Parts: sequence; C-alpha cells; structure tokens
Amino acid sequence: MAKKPAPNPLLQLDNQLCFAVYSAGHAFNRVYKPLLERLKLTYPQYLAMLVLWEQDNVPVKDIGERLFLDSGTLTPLLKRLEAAGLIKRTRSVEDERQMLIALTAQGQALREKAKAVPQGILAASGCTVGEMAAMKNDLVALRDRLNAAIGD
Amino acid sequence: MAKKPAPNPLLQLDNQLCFAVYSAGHAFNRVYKPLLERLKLTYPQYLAMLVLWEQDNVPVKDIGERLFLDSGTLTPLLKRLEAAGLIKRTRSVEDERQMLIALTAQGQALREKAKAVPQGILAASGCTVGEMAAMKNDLVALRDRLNAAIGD
DNA sequence: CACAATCTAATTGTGCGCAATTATAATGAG
DNA sequence: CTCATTATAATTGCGCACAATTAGATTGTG
Repeated sequence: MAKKPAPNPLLQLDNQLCFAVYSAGHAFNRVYKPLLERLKLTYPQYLAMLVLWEQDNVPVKDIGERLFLDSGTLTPLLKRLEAAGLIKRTRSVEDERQMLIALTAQGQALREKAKAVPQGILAASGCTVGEMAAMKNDLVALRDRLNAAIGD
Repeated sequence: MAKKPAPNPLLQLDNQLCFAVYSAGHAFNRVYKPLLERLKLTYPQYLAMLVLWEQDNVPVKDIGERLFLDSGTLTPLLKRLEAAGLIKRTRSVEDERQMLIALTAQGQALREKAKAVPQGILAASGCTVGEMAAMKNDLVALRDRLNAAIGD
C-alpha cells in the first residue's frame, strides 16, 4: 500500500515558472517554424542572422555572447549557414584564433524576407506591443539574475 | 559599398520577447544543472518525474500532453529513466497500444531529495514567490495563445 | 628570447526536440 | 465478420545545446 505523498506546492509542475518558460519556448518554436520555413532557417539560425544583420563581420565569440551559446553549438550551425550561402567564414588576419563571420549578398538580401516574421509572431501571441515589451523586460531581468547566480 | 540597412526595431534581437524566453530557458537550465546533478537527472527527466510524482502509472501520451512533448522525445528519455531504476515501463493489458509508466520504490523515494530543488531555483531567480507566480501566469497564458494559434 | 598561462575555435559525445515513417492495436462502418 | 480508419508508441534522421577535450595562436613574465 503506497502512502500518498503529501502534495508539495513547490514541486507541482503547474506552479513552476521554469516550466512555463520552457513550454512557452517550445510553443514559440512551433509558431516560428512555418514562418521560418520560407527563409529555410531554423530558429537558432534565425537568431544568428538577427545578430549579423545588426553587426556584420564579427567573431564567433561575439555571436556566442549575444545569444548565450558556445562554439560547440555555433560552429556546426554556422557551417550550415555557410553551406546555404548566407555567410562566409574566414579566419582573422590580426588574430588567427578568431573566425570572422560575414554576410554574403544573399545573406543580406534575406533580411527583406525576414521582415515579415515578427508580425506573424505578434499576431499569434495575441499580445499588444506594450504587453510583449513588459514581459520581455521582466524575463530579461530574470535571465540576468539567473546568469549572475551561476558563478556562486 | 554595402548600404547600411534601415534599422528595423522588430528585427532587433533585444526587442524580441521570444529571444527573452529562449535565453531565460537556457539560463534556468544552467541553474538547474548542478541542483539536478545530485539527483542524476537532466531537466527534461526531472519534468517527467514531476508528472509521475503527481500521478503515477500513466501512459506515455498523458506525460506528453502534460509536458507538450511527443513520443520521439519521451521514449528514449523514459528508457533512460528505466535504466536508472526510477520507473518501470509496462504495456497496458486493456489497451496494448499504450505503454504505462510507473514509479519504482526508488523513483518514489527520489521525491524527498527533489524537495530541495525549488528552493535553490527560487533563491537564484531573485524573485519573490508572488513575482514568480505573476510571471508564470503571464507566460502560461501566452503559451496557450501560441499553441492555439498553431492550427490556423 | 623562452615558456607558461590564457584565449578562441573546433571536435567529440550525450541528451533532448521534433518531423516523418513504421508497426501494432483498437474501433467503426457496411 | 471484414476492412478501412484511427490511435499509440517506437524508430529514424537532423539540428540544437552543452560539457569536456584538443589544437593552435597570443600574451605576459622573467
């Protein structure tokens, strides 16, 4: 006869902020997928392109710091973007440890197509721009506190 | 001479709610990792255990509906939990298509150890319980709207 | 200069996460 | 009852995500 454990509110799935973040992330991904299919990009690839559209010709490290991803994730991802003809990877002349990532003409041109994406997301989210901004700010503050807590 | 593209606020990484969710999810994962190492669980495995601690002896489908994951993700994950001795997978007698997942004594016992986890997260988040609950509710509402938007 | 310490990517191995397919079981219409 | 339809998991293949390691370049110190 297994004793029913005392319910612990903190251990309940639906009380956990982290699961809300986790599952909302997956939901976003599923909404993005059909929109990004037209660009032939996955969501992490789209993020890398967003970084490059803001600043071109940057080392892998900078992209990683911006996206909170390491080279183990970025190296193969960027190789796929290169294979798709969207970027060019060249080793820096000043510091040969660095691999510089630059957009090709095709990569720059893709930005025009990408402009349609955020609208689609906004519509699916059912939020106003203000609500989205508020949630974003809360989440960024949370993320920064969590990242700060790691090196304890 | 590459023309500098007009900055498009909606395409900027730091304006995107989705990236905030994505990066906050990764930050949570990094905070969870050392806490879950003591339980020898990954975060998705921990989620599956949370479901089972709430309701034992359920089909894979139910776990999937609860976590928004499919059998392609859950089957190997559950096999690893079985190999670790935390659960038992048995085919249902009433409906042989279903695989029923039940906790072992060891799996039930792990719940005691897991009770320490949420406190660690709460501390790292730097939020009050009320702030966490508010964000959670906003995110769950967003997630549900996103999921509802998929079948359009 | 020599040489240790540091920095940057790449590589390797494990575990998700999901689309597409397959296999088997249950259900329903005629 | 028969056969198509539906339901449930498992399997396969691809792309992240990250820890740990490796390789090579750079920097700092004596």
